Amino acid sequence: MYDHKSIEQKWQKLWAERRSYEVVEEDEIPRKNRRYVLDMFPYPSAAGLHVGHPEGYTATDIYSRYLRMRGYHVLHPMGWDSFGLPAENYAIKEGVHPRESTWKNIETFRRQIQDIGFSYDWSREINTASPEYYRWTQWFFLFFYKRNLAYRKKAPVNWCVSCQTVLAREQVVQGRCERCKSEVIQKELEQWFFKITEYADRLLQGLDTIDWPESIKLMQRNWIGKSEGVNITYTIDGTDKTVTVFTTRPDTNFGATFITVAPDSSFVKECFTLFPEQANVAKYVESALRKTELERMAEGRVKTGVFTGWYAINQLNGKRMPVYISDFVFSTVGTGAVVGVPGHDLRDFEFAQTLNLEIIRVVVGEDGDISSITRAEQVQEEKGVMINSGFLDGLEINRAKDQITKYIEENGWGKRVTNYKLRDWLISRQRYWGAPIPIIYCDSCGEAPVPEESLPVLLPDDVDFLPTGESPLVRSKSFHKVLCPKCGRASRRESDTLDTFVCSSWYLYRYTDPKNTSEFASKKKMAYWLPVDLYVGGAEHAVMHLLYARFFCKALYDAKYITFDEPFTKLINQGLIIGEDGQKMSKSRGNVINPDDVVSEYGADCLRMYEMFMGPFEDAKPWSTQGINGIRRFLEKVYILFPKSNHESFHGQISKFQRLEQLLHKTIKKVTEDIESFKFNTAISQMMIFINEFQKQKDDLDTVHYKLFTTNFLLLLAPFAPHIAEELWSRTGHTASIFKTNWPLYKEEFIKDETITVVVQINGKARGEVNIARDADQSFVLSEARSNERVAKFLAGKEVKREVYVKGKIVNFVVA
RNA sequence: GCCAGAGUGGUGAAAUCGGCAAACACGCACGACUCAAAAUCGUGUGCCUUACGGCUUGCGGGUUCAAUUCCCGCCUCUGGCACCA
Repeated sequence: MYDHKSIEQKWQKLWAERRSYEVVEEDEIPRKNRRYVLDMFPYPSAAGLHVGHPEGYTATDIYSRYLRMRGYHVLHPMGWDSFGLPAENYAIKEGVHPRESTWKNIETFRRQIQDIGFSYDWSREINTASPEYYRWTQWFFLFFYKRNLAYRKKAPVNWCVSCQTVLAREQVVQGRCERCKSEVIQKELEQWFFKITEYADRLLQGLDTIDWPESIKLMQRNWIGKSEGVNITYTIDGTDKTVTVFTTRPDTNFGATFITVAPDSSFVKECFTLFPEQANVAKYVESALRKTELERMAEGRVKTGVFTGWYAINQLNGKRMPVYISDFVFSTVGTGAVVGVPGHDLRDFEFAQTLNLEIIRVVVGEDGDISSITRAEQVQEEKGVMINSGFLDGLEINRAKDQITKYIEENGWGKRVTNYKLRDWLISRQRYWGAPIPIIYCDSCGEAPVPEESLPVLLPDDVDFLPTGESPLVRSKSFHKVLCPKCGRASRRESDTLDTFVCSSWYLYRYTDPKNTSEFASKKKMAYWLPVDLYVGGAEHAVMHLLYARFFCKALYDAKYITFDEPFTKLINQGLIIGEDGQKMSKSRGNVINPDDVVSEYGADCLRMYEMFMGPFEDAKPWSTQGINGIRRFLEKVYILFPKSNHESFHGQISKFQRLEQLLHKTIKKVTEDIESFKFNTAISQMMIFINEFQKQKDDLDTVHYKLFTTNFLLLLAPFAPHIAEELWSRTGHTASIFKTNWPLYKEEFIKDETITVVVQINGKARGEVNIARDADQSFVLSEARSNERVAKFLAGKEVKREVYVKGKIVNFVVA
């Protein structure tokens, strides 16, 4: 039994004393030899570390330690994303100040993380809730404000009834709060926004330049939701008014039979008093406006609408199209008005059905159907050939789209436009535990930014946190003792705080220069370390955090603070670790594994290796308390196989361990390649294969070879199980840390086999195998194959119709 | 509904520019050591079959000398989006 506790404590203490993992920008180390390996920093919850945390941290730690052994200068920091609602809610429940509980949680997290032996540079630790940090978060707000990328407006916003605050669009999941799953309603409020939409196209373009999982890129693309179409303007018959619709399907415009506008659209507001059907319209609009956007979007609602009394003229064919108002059309999408083509759009079809509107077929059905469209199944949306469409007849829809778009533009009836689903980022929160928004309101001067030199705007302590729907800061007495920076008169501060995603959008820069008091980070240090070479974390941040951080990066690039505009060159998502029962780990299910218990019982090295051995890094994997025993046995075996003192003699014949030497080189190759591609599970399997073989042969080895094998193996093991590797390394007479030693290199000539095994198949079924020289010619291999005893038995009395030989791999005889 | 990703032994999984399916590990069984147990070591372990052999990568087709891998259709699960015009 190896004593993991004393070994692990010993080395963790030594690494800390020697400050082994602290790095600085060194002029003599060129930029190409530096790497920045980053974990998504944790939210220090009261529950403490979860086994999911060390999964990602172990992977980046293995990778960082490996890179150092390959001679790289590695920045690998850790910090705390410590502002946010859960801390505040916890504080309310427990009757403590969120600062107190958060600081305590950080202590726990730090201790737990340090117990696992990660090679973080702790001198760079950051905490987003500390004034030294949030001072710069506030600076970023001013940065956006000055660049005209932050603005305040009154808008319908999403409001969580339980958290009692507004949420970003990204934080509303299926009409519910992403955090607490409570109902989200809509409110009209004056709020601060970041103009992320200005970067929509660049956020889309940039995805093509980065090495991220395709699934994440796709999610971001969908979220940005670029759609290219045409804004077509129709005149209203008998008036001087026009209505402009946005459509991505101008090709079906010969099939247009009505126009629908959103009840809250500018068109309705402008023309309200002019509609001939005034009374009906007023009634419908009033009831529609009482519903929230979320209610209007509720699934399965029967579409309703009201006729305005107006007709729009379709210039293409002179058709008079009735203009309706309906709440299935949203003012926030496109122009807030759509042209109804009920034959080829399911929503338009449903609307036409309930209101008994005309339906015209303009695309031939997939099965050649050209009958009139009366059933939803006949509504063909995405492919086909045009019909009943004048000059477009016979064209495939995409060609028709090109032609008619040109035609519409040439006639001045409309023009090409691009729309995005992405909305501006709502950053105000009506809660306490966040960075105050650095704005001052003066009765005479209006809104003014807090001067940079007055930052930070400190969070006051004379506050009652109980959520009332109003920011707790509103009722602080000390907080609002402020003078207008313009006229000097007594003013009030903005009392909302910033969304915590603002804090986490720029932390990667701060790590390069965490103590800087005059800038968020110096340009020189950012230029040296950034961008982040490898970023690892959970896929739950696919859209929000990762999109916001990319937006910040592009804004900084435009302001010439940095020379790159994508913050994370490579991204890898870790898979979820689920409970032994196959369910997601949660307190209520009682299936939570506490890493502290695992470290205490099995050791940090064992926890690290087990988490890596469980399965592919990016897949979800269930925890197995029995499975971890296998890793413990492996470490135990390694510990016993290595001599405690460095002088023991061995006797043996060279020929006996040639195969072991070959296996060593294969192992070096496999482990090296697997670390680089984050396939830690198979790297560990390979190490086990080596150790199993080594165990069988070790008594026959001479001292020189014994040392060769153990030394090289320990180097491979070191990034995975750093404590035991350091310990055994020091016991074999080394005084320097194993991590100061170069990573072993394999030699291709040791790996190549002189003789190879070729499988012999008959009709595709393996029936035997032959050993041949690597470069044996085909006729020789075939004759060897035929003379194989078992093969010959199967071939006896049968006619071989065909012989296949794939060099060095396989022989296949095809028989009748 | 739409878009991704995944389905392989009792379990976690391995092998996919087509070439011996199940490496490595867990578990289980038997054996050694032990008074005994644990630990450790050894042997075995996809399914059917006494054996010869046959069958097997969610289901059904196809291409190929050869398919877990490629193509077509379906089923299930996970994640994301959801009246975006």
